[in-house]
Amino acid sequence: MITRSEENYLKAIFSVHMQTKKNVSTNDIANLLDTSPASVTEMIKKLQEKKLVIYEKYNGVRLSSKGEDNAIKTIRKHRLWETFLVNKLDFSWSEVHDVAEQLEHIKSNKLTDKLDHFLNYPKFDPHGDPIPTKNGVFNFQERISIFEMDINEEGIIMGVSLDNKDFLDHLTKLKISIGTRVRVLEQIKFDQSMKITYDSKTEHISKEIANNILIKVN
Amino acid sequence: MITRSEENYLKAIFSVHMQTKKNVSTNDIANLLDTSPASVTEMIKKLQEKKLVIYEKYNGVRLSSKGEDNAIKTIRKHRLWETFLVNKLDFSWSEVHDVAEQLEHIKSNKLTDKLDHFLNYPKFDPHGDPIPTKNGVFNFQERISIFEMDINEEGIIMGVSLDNKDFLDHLTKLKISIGTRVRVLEQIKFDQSMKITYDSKTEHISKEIANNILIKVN
DNA sequence: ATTTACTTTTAGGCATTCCTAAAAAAAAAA
DNA sequence: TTTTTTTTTTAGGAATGCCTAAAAGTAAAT
Repeated sequence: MITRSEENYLKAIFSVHMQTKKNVSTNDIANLLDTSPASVTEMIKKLQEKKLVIYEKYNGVRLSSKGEDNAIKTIRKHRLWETFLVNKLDFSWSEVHDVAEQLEHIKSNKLTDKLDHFLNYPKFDPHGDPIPTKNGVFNFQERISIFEMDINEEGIIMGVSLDNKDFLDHLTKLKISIGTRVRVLEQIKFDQSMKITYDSKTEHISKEIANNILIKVN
Repeated sequence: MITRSEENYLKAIFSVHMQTKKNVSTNDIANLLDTSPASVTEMIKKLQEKKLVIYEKYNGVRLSSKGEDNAIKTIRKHRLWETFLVNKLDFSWSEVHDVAEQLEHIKSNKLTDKLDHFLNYPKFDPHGDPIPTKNGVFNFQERISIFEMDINEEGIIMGVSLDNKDFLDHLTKLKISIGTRVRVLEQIKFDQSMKITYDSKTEHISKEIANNILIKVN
């Protein structure tokens, strides 16, 4: 039996490894999970005994195949629940995170698969992140941030890279959502903010905003 | 913050009190929750400190108003989730219990209320038990078991009084479900089993079965 | 190359929730 | 009413998952 806490550690390790492609450091995990490094070391040892991670003192951890399977399952559940909350229960995308953090730990393969079916096997969640299939396969879609786009380049918004309520609420106010077609008009040299156009209107967005909105590449 | 374990104790106390209408004994709770009486005493003390129960040594517990509110909320969530699992995800009524036991502890009033709305404010769950409203009001429906019916009396099945997989699976096999109209043909004196008719067929059911199927009274 | 800074681990504690065994109290039986 | 049985509580302990402070190890800077 894998506990809720263990699942959170596995998810954190998976997520950091995804970005860095290196062994994950104790500190990184502690920061992400908002715990002390000491607690992380302790938990890593427990995960190692359960063969969920590969670990060498002072050298970071990585997930074993078993640990990765579990992390992907948790991510699958999280994203399916987020999809359910937004598509069926009419939550806004800024509200779903905390509830999905709880729902992702419900233990029932049958539930997960029936939910998947009920939602019509969605490939992406409300933030544009891929939902792994039952077999752990991700549908990756190459994406870049608006910040990286060239002047006059056009793209369709496919997701965000920050799951923060204030950020998402701001996007909602701007009526920016997944599927919106945007074009970059101008980049202001002074603060690197950007002028963009979408839905026949023009808006000015900061570097931070531009950095966290992702568009499809191809 | 009320923990998951505390919620289970409150629910257990509520449920025993419902049947006995007396202060609930340490042993009853221990049996229901499958823990030791010692653990129960310990937990009751904690619940008392939190003003969730009223307790006097060697004299059983009862819920405070705060504790009852919480128990009812948990029951509401449990029954809403069971309804969701059966009506939306196509679970059978014998499969939902364990999953609903997990889902009932998800903390989010918004989620509960949106789920309620999504399910169209159901008054009864798949086992025929009333779902309390947001304000804690139950829609009781007076029911008696088939065992208590007279010969030739007719009734509509409204629920069951046993949430056991084997029992429910058996009912499914007999094609007995909520809404089925039954009539009692005969009661066999020897073993108190009963001959009943429904959906233009005749079946023979044991005393135990008859005891746990409930029909509407009026 | 040695000092300084940072990261990681160890050591020792604390809260939660469970346990068993033994003591105390209450209820039932003789 | 006294004895026996049952129930409840207390005492002491274990696993989980967190903490702080101190020690050990690694990396960076002088």
